[in-house]
Amino acid sequence: MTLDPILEPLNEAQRAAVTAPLAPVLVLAGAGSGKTRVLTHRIAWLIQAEGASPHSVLAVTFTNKAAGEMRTRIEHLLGVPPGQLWIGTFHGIAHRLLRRHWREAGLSESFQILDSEDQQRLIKKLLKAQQLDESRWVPREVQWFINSNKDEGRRPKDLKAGNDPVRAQMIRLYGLYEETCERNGVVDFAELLLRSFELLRDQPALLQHYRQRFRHVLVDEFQDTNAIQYAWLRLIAGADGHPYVVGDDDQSVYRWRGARVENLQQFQRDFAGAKLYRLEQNYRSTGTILAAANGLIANNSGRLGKTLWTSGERGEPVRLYAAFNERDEAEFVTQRIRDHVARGGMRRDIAILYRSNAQSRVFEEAFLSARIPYRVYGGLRFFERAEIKDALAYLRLLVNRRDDASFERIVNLPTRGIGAKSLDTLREAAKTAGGSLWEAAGLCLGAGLGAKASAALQGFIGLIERLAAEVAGLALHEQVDRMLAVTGLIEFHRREKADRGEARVENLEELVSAARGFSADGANADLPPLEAFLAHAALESGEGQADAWEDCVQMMTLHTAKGLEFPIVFLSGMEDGLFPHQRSITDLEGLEEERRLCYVGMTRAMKQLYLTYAEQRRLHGIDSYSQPSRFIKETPEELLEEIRPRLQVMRPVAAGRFAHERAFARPGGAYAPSFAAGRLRGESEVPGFRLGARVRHGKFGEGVILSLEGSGPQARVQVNFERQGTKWLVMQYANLEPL
DNA sequence: ATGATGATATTTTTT
DNA sequence: ATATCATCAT
Repeated sequence: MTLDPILEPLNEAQRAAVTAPLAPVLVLAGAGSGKTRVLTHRIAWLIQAEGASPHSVLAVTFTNKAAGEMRTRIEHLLGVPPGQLWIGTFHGIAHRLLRRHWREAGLSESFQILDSEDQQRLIKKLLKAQQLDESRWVPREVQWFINSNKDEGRRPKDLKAGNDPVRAQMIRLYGLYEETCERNGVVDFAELLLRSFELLRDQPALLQHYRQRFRHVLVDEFQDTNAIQYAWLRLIAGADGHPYVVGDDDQSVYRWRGARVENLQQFQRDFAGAKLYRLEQNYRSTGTILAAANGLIANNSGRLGKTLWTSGERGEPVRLYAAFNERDEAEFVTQRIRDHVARGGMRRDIAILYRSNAQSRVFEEAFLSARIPYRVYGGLRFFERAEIKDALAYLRLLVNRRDDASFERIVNLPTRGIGAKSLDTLREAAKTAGGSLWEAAGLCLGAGLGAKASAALQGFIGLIERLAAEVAGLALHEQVDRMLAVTGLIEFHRREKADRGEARVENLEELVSAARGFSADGANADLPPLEAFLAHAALESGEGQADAWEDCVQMMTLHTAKGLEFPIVFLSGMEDGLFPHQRSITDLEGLEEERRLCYVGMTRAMKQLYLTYAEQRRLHGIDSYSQPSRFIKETPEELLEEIRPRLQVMRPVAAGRFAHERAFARPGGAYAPSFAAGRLRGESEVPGFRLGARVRHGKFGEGVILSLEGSGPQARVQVNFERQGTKWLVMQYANLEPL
């Protein structure tokens, strides 16, 4: 057997990493250095050169997309589908283990998976039942408390409140939440991981079995692992195992959701003799783009260290555009897209990247009026749509009557006269009986409920029972189809307001198609089709839904862009406060993560990279000025080329060659807008005070007016004071003196 | 049960 | 500016 197809396409560093001896291995793979290639070729090499059985390989990723891509590429390399090879997401693999060993894991056989929305609903219910004020006990925060503790491997019993009553309450809620999940037979995402960790930890025989089986464990995007994922890896690999992990500390951008870059260093400590390989040759970007990215990321501290290089050409300079405002910014991008398309370029080669989703709107408006097709990534996915989740709730109730969350979701949808007070009675009965709502419903039928409510509830129970009977034995898609018809969901949405309702009916029909096309993959193969489908719906939110492959400009957040590449990239909104984001600017860790995000953004570009910012931006309805992003200043100047606005209205304020230099040159961070304030729309009419005007305040000293809101004495001004920073003041009380 | 009203927040996202 | 959400009135 020849190894040529496996080793021949690799460069030296890649080949070294792929053929590394069977010891713990850490591959530091820079952006565009062939990370996935190394991972897939390593697996092929293990099988073909080391004689490893596919049965002994476990490859873990973070997203379904990455897992799918890896599977395809391995198939391609080996020429056969490696059936017994386990490739999946952390959650997918954990789920697979829990399904196999539900009894040992202390779960019910038909346990269902809660997505984060389900989880939040459940928490809200819990808070209400506890009669806690939602403004004091914010569901989101409770959810965060529970999830981050699970992510760190902590159960309620592991937590100490100390003298903190708030914390004590949180711990109590965490415990109550766990009990509720237990009763309802549901498991949230974090629970999948923690539970499967505990399963292996507490069942030595099982652990032994899987350790022996999975001699080769590989992890993708290792810098994104959280504590429990890493603990799980250590457990399954064993102290003297040889896990193979690939990651890039410079692309760690998920600290805020529990990822621990430190795991990279920790890995080297925990696995003695771990070999480190660096992949630094980049096959994606021009030399200039790489130099810009390298220059930027060099500002971070505590890096493992890595410098990307290319044998390709230097390419064009990084272009910088200083827009007047966000509409001008969008106009500029629009014009560049037009030029590109006019020269025969494809729209799909262009990506607009931004820090936060709200920024897409202005671009969308501009593209709409310029008739440029675009596609916005992110937002609601198929299985997250309300009407789909309603339908799934019915299906889940068929599978597991104890699923209270699903019960509550659809008991009165379409409306069948089971209102809030009937539900209260049910909840009360369920609580005293210590059972599910479904059981309580049976008890309440005669006693506790009025005749009318009883009849309605009887109708619902009958509906579910009839449906269950009717649907048993049907093909999956027919089950879904019958459910939609019998429950009246389709009819319900047909009668909605035309536009909304129509889309929902279409989505429900799409759900039937999804069911028709569904075949359980390895992980779910042993489950009944409906249960496999439900697990699939929960774990795969449905990104890969077939979309018309029209030639579109691609729009997405920087986070979403990670792992992708585009010939032309626009990094928009390069302003301090927006990017880096205001909320990350204060602490070093946060700022460095933003910088990595910028690094990720820059390294998405293959040929051309544009940085754009707006001097004035309307955000949340108010206009404000901001400084150009510090990341612009951190990019080596000789790589940048500023594009002058079409209208030469810039007033030379300082001698700087670039607009942003001018801005930085001003003391106190304040600067005068370099254009006539009168040109601006929406300027407030406060006599004597204009945007950019200098003012003096009795207490705060001198500053520059950044924005004006309203008029008359109630008007408010935002002033950037040289000593005190930016403040909002009410004209009536501020006693500002124009200078 | 549906729609109007007002309060509130508003970084990033996968599973 | 705008979206979401709870509350209240119809």
